[in-house]
Amino acid sequence: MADILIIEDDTVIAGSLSNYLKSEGYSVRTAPGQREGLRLFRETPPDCVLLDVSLADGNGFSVCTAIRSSSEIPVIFLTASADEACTVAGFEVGADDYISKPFRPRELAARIRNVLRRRSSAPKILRCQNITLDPSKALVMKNNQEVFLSALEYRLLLLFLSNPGQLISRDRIADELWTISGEFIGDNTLNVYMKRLRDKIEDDPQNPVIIKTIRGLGYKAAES
Amino acid sequence: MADILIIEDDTVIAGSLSNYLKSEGYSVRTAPGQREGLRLFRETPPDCVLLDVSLADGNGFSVCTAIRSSSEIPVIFLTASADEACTVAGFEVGADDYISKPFRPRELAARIRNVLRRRSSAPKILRCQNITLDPSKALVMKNNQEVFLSALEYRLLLLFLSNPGQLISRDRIADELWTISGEFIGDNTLNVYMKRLRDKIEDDPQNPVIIKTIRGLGYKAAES
DNA sequence: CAGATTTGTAATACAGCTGAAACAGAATTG
DNA sequence: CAATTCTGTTTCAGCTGTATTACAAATCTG
Repeated sequence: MADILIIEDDTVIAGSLSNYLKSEGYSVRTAPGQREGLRLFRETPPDCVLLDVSLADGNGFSVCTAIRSSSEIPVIFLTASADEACTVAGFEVGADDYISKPFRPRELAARIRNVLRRRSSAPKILRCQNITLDPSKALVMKNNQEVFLSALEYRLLLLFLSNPGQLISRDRIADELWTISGEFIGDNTLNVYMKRLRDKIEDDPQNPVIIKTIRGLGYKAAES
Repeated sequence: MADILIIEDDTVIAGSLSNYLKSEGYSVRTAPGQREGLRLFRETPPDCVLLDVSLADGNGFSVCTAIRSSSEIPVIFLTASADEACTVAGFEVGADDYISKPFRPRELAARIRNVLRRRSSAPKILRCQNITLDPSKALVMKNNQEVFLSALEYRLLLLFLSNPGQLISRDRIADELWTISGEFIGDNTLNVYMKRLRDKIEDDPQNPVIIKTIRGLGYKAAES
């Protein structure tokens, strides 16, 4: 999941923050001061920075300015007091949000999700041989040429490409595709759909490469 | 300067807020409840909404959800207490920020500047084929000729143009357009609206190009 | 309040998807 | 190698999902 950089000189706070965020599934790095913080930032830009206003080797505003000079990565200020001047100054140097100690963990998590949501739009595209499937667009391409699948054919292909190299039993397929409506279907129906799908995505449907039959066990999509 | 809509049922607070923000150079409108607030919002979308959590005719969260269904205009929640549950719930429905009473004026102003800065970086006009939609003006043009859409048609188009190339399921559309009031609508109603919209924006409504049907999955707007 | 517009529902039409039947072929079994 | 089981292939009737039209109720506007 997202990578968060904490720049905070109080090691107790940094540690507890780090633990909490790791428990939420984030990967976390910490730095005790601006020098180290900026070094880590440049080494591998994180997805979000939590920045203490008062650092031992300088204040957080200059760090934020430095980050903003090269990046739009979200910065959330941490401060000991709800001091208004700090808040304003923080926003002036381009902070994305501001939260004062002591932190309410769920609020912090919510604010992090919030700033990350604004930036995140990473489309994951499934690939297998010369086939690609973009779930967010329901778009299937074969050799960069769009392939038009029916809804069931699409869901069938999606099931396989989501589990590359995995054996998938006929029962499992039937469940995933048809249990939606609770109904059960004839036994050969699945064969028919396999053929329909293969006719559209395989170069040689008689000798399938993308989805192979494992007789007696099920089917298996090729890896990558 | 920027236009701010305050939705707040306490007229004293609304009045003082309004005065202060006007003195800062903003143009301000106020609404005492969600119904009037959403009407003003749709009438002329503001640049930012200040939204009281507890309104006489319902809570602010549903208003925020309603706003988010058709717009990315920043929403800042106002609350009497620094209650954490409120804060989290506010962010969950897509709030941009959160501030508790009593307000420190400069902080409020800074937060408003902050959310405005985030959005103003992109003067966004949505385009798709020969259609353009300017959210800030609620203006839709086809071949540089204004097209007059009803509120629902507009929100429907906005939903699609905000997600070009993306598959949008019928369920999602129903949620985004009609869950505002929690009511559920008949199944064909959406079909009817798709037709009405297509009749107004497509050159050949029978063979739609802007918004295509993906049978069994949903609809999809063309990219760019 | 009258007229116009918008909104939701019902009725109908229809393309093409869906599921099953029937048959063919291939792999496995004894 | 025959019998059996599993999978592939073709075909087609019926149905589902979407489009279309028409209309009543609700809402807006002057």
